[in-house]
Amino acid sequence: MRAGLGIGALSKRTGVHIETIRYYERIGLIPPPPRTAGRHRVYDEAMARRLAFIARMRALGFTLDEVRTFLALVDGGRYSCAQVRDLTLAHRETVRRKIADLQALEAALGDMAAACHGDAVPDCPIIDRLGHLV
Amino acid sequence: MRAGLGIGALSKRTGVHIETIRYYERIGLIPPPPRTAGRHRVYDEAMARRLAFIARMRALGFTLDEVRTFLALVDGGRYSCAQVRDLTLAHRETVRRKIADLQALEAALGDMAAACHGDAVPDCPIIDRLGHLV
DNA sequence: GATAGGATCTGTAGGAACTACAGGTTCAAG
DNA sequence: CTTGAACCTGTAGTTCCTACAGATCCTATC
Repeated sequence: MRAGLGIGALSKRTGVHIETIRYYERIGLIPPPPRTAGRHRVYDEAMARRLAFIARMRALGFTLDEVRTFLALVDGGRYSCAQVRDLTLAHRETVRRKIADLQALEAALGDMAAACHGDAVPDCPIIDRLGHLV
Repeated sequence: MRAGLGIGALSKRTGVHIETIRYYERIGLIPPPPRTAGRHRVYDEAMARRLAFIARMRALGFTLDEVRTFLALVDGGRYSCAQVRDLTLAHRETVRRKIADLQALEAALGDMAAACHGDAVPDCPIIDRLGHLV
């Protein structure tokens, strides 16, 4: 494995399991990479970054279909400029809502940790902060 | 269905599918509610809020096991004060990382939308911003 | 070159987290 | 009472991984 990364190295670099990488290739989320004569996959740094991006987006709660739309933005050639603008603004709203929720959660956790300096466990306000209804 | 919510109403209130609510009950994430004589589930407002919280945490990328630990904080009586403190601080770090990633994504999307005012679709920097390796 | 052990292959099966459906019962409005 | 919507239980299917088996490839060491 000379001039690139094998799948195991890629897995370590990105935190994505080997089987998951192969799954992503199978469902078309990442392109099939070049192979050695022995059929081993060879990945480059750009692919490592792409995969790290995918992993992050998943950890942030975006579905694979949502990740696909983000990747389509990156890959280009698919949307007009107006569509890109609409798409990014819509996604941005989703992102802002997630940020707001996480900030509420962080504040609640911080409050709770700060209140926890004696023997009495304080009430945890996270449902008050994040259990509001639609 | 008089003095509470049926499962359909709860589903509408929280955005969680009926089958998902029943699934959550089956796996012990939410307690079984009281029933009518006809076996219909009856939920109260506290349960609606709990479920909305769960839905939000899932949308933010937390696994059900992570949600369980949060709920254990809420339900109390399970951890000492020191454990609560350790747990909330550890969770808070996770939350902060998610916030940072989302803020990077939001900024990238905002930049892209702002750059998209002509015919030429700009390059999308989201992988540059979120594809950094571990 | 031979060997050994780790890395990787393909394909299949299973787990987690839902999601849908079927056949039946309950509920509430007219 | 009737009707149609809401709900029940149980089973099966989908999505997104995750694990495993049997085989091949790769690389380091002798």
